[in-house]
Amino acid sequence: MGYRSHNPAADWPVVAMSSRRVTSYDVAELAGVSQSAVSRAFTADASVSARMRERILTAADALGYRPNAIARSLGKGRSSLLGMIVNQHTEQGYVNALRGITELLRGTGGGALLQVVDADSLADDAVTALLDYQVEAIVCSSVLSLRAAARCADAGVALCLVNRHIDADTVDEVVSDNTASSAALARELASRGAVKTAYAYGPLTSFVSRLRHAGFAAGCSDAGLPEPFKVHCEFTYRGGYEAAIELIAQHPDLDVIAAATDSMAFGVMDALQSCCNKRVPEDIMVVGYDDEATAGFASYRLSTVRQPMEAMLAKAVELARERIEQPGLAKREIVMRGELILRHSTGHSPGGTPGHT
Amino acid sequence: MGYRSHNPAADWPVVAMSSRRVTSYDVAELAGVSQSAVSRAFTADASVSARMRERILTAADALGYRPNAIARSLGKGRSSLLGMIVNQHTEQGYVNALRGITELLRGTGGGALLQVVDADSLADDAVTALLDYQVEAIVCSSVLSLRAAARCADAGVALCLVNRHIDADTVDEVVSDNTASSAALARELASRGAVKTAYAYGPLTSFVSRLRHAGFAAGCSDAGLPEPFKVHCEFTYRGGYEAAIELIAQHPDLDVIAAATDSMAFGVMDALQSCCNKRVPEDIMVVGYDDEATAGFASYRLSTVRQPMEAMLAKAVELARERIEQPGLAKREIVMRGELILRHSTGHSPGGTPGHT
DNA sequence: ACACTTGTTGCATCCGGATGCAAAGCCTGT
DNA sequence: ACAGGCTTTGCATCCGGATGCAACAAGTGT
Repeated sequence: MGYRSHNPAADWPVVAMSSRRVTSYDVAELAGVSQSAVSRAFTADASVSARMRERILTAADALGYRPNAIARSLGKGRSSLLGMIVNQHTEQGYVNALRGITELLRGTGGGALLQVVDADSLADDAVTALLDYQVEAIVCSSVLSLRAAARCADAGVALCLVNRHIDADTVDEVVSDNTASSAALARELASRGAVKTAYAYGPLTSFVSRLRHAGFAAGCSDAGLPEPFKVHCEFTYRGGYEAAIELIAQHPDLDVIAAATDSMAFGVMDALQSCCNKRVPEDIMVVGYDDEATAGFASYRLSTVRQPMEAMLAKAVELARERIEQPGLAKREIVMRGELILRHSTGHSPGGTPGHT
Repeated sequence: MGYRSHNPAADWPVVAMSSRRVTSYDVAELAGVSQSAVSRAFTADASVSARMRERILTAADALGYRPNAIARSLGKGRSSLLGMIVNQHTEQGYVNALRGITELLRGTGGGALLQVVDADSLADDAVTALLDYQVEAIVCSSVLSLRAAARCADAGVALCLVNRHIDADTVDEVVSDNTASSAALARELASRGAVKTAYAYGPLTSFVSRLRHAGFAAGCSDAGLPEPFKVHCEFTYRGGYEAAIELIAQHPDLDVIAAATDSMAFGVMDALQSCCNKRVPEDIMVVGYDDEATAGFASYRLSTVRQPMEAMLAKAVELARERIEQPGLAKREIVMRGELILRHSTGHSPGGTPGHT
């Protein structure tokens, strides 16, 4: 029967081995109070006198007691667990951002139940797994079916998407200002003299690609430039590499290739240099989106847009929490301002040791 | 009181809104059986006839019932939750590997509770948070105190480190063969004519750096090369960049700079090219370790070592599970074979489109 | 000093399944 | 048809805290 050994003394040689977990009853006994008092001592704003709480806490850590979060969840009917669904091929920035989130949750005695799914296959199974654990909310950066969203709503579980979209009014969304930032990039390029531009769009189905492309096109139009040529390709280095070759073959005199993500932009830059005999930024400029770590490396110095990932995730958690309190809330779509990072790939001055900004 | 609304009809306008979660009792009633039967129908190898199970399952999904994993955990005394502690600045490969793990756990009705901690600050708080949720095991790729390890052991929670080390015999460890692979790199470099080598070691305290450096030095010695010069620096692009400048200033005629991680190696390469006027690989060769995505990009084509991350994590989970069954097990230190990836930075032929291998 | 409000504490019960045990059902052999 | 053995099912209870309610203590006003 697992860790609770059959024969009390047989298979664990020496040492007092606490054998049974310490429960609130043990603490209650030691402190000479009732179990409910112990429970209250560990609950934030419960009705306990300071004296009693102190006495209990003393007894508790004499025994090394910590409340069992599972039991607590059962009793409360809520788990203080946050479900998190992330895409396999998500940017590195995501993981860094998760540090902030898990720390935040840890502070409030909660945790994050993680599900990593492969690039945009439906995350429905992940949702099911999370609902089984009675998570209070789900933050998701993957594509989801309407059915899955409905199941969350039914279960009273708040759902918030990050950089994704779904036509369901029970689901909040947080996105970076993909459109505005991309437009700003386009205008910046125009101000540097660009005229003929092309856009390496990701897969047709990608939500962020659509926004970013639309923004870029709008920016071009603002600046009086012709509409950018568009090419679809995979969301990868490889995709960018091949897209660049194709684009240059068709339009040898392009001034700019913009890519929907940094990874694609790296592929574009490398293809331009090693296959197309073009120098960046002298012959052609390149921009990306995401500001991955590699974008700051001296070999690329890629101009791009940095999304406030940590703030976006924190906002998602906040929205989810609000929705837990008020399930009737109307859908909210929060747009968070990104930051243009202008580097050498658009002819901006290097400034300082690379790898920093 | 949260989602279970006070007044049954007031604040939720239309729709049947299941209001109360469906429990095994509801299913039992509909199917005309006892609650225990329902419980058994949802337990893998329980004593239920096929007919009854089917009848129950039918009733269950008529109601949209799914067992409450929290309640189940409480009853069983085990949560089927895996704790996972990862470092903030971990390689991207890690996240990809997590996909496999979360999928695996999902299959067995479990989940992964995630804690992301900042680079190697003690992960003790994370351990506490995980223990509160009665995780069955913890897989950790961060530094841990002996006290934390002891607390896991006391709680009967299996602990397994990945690419880290701790002097505790209740803790299993999985590492890639850092030493052997680094030695192989050194020999490969020697066979390419290298003689004067240098090693960019990470922080003094880093476990993997120690192994990798030791292996590299051993490889040099095997091949009859002098001992590599050693320099300490941060575990970052920046660290590698500065280390390279320093090394070249002191030893302008180096044949090789090896770095403990790919990120550092990227910094090294860029510094060599943009500050030291050295060509890679003609004037000097560079190797890294980890095979991050960027290593395959045309601008770097870095020779490196690929760790079988997914397999390592899977192994860690396996070890942990074994230890759950037999808490008395002796410490195990599993070394998993890595793969040398030889690219242009050591003068190997490019071959194929970049960004692939 | 007394009626009353506010603040503490314990008791009993609940959360939603899991499970030991005994009762009941079924099959086999004779 | 009946004893013996195995399987299926239900009952009661447990897991470890949370919480409504009543009892009780302390503090207030007159």
